[in-house]
Amino acid sequence: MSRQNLKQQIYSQVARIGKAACHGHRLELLEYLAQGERTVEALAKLTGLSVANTSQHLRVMRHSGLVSARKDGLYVYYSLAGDEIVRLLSSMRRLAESHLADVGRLVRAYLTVKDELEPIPRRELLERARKGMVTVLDVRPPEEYASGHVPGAKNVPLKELAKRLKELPKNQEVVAYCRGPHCVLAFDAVAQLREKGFRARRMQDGFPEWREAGLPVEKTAATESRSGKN
Amino acid sequence: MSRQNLKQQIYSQVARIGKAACHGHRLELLEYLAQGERTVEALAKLTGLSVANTSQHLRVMRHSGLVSARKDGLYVYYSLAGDEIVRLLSSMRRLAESHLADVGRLVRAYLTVKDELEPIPRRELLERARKGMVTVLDVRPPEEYASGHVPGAKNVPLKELAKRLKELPKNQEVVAYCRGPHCVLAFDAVAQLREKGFRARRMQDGFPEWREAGLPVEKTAATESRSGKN
DNA sequence: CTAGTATTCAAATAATCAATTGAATACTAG
DNA sequence: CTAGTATTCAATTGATTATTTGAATACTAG
Repeated sequence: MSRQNLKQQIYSQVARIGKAACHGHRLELLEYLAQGERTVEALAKLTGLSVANTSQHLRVMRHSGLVSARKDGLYVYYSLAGDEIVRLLSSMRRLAESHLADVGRLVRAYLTVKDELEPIPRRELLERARKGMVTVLDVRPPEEYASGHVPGAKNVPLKELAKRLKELPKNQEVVAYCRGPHCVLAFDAVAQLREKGFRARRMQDGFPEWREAGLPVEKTAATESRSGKN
Repeated sequence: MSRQNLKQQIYSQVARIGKAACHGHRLELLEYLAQGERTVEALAKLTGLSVANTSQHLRVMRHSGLVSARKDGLYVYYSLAGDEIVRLLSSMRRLAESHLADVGRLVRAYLTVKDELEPIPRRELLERARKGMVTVLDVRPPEEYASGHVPGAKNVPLKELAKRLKELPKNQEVVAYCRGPHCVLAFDAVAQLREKGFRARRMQDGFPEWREAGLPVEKTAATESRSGKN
């Protein structure tokens, strides 16, 4: 085997990693998988893709080794194949944010003021939450909350937020988080809350990054991990 | 703009970063750019692509913000748009190595024994080089050496290695490096040297990573940075 | 100005990839 | 076993992307 061939083979192998992450839908899937394992159907529903299409995308990512699958009964549960992948995704996001002017603008599209919307760093949040100084708000769907959340966080899915405002304190800061730096759930929540006169901020990044950082995670005990439909 | 639209727009923007790195040729170009700025023609020659094709690939990476260009006289000099990109590339390589069994195998295809070929960490090399305990060998072409190298490193391009063996000490360890963890130059050099009875090892990764790690870099004074052909 | 060079562009073709469809597989429950 | 469900596969279509070609642009040197 010639040196030139070897080189090209290596590059195209490494490019397979890139290929797994060069499509919007696949990125979205990866982001959901960063939160825990999911079935094909669940992922299809979350992303709005057809089941077959979802399956195809998962297939290519599986061949690139980014995603692993385990079959249990009727369902195939997919998950990320390692923590390194979360780091790759963060790296891509950071690059996108700094190099593509559009992204930052899009992310802030909903928000009026930027000043007070600076996210609160994870460590700082952890300390202040321990002292009972803030209310931590998890705005993801209950299943995601159940499979792991920031200790002491209250789960109010975004959809229910409007109805459940009275459960939240007006005299204390509320810190919302969701799936990651580009997940719009927390942005929305903060926007809604601020509109209603609450003192609200976002947490830095989201839950996958929190777990990745090695910070404590709380789980709801009897997780119904094989719920039929969500 | 709906929430769903916003989300998809963000994902597809981030995917643009992935797209810049999901093609073998582009990865190769990025790797060369990690060593310093290059003209289109130089890159085309290095990669074996046509000039037009190289230009096209550079164009898409430029639009993704990974690569920047500066025109000086007749030439356009391309370079990486930031250090974060070196990190992204490392991340991809690490993933490829751990998740794609093929890559590790390919990289080691030339090598007989693995044991004594463990690379020497950068920090360790720096210390031992300062004490004069090792000979550091840069096996890249002279132009790359000139634009920056490990302090005290001796430049012997791989092609000339066989002829210039007498310049190297037999009683001292020789540590070779080249462009990065998957660059085969250093592998080849080590294999050749060991065959001739030298004590040779590779340095961890390569020069771009050395610089990225913030370690000292030496430059040849009067760099002829606008050399016509290389 | 002209000749020469580096790069880019535009258009065309070749190659690859995404998404859909309908059938096939693999499993569970009865 | 049969009926039902989740997932995958194979084949097709449509869309995007890679590469080549030849011409256009932008610059330098004389």
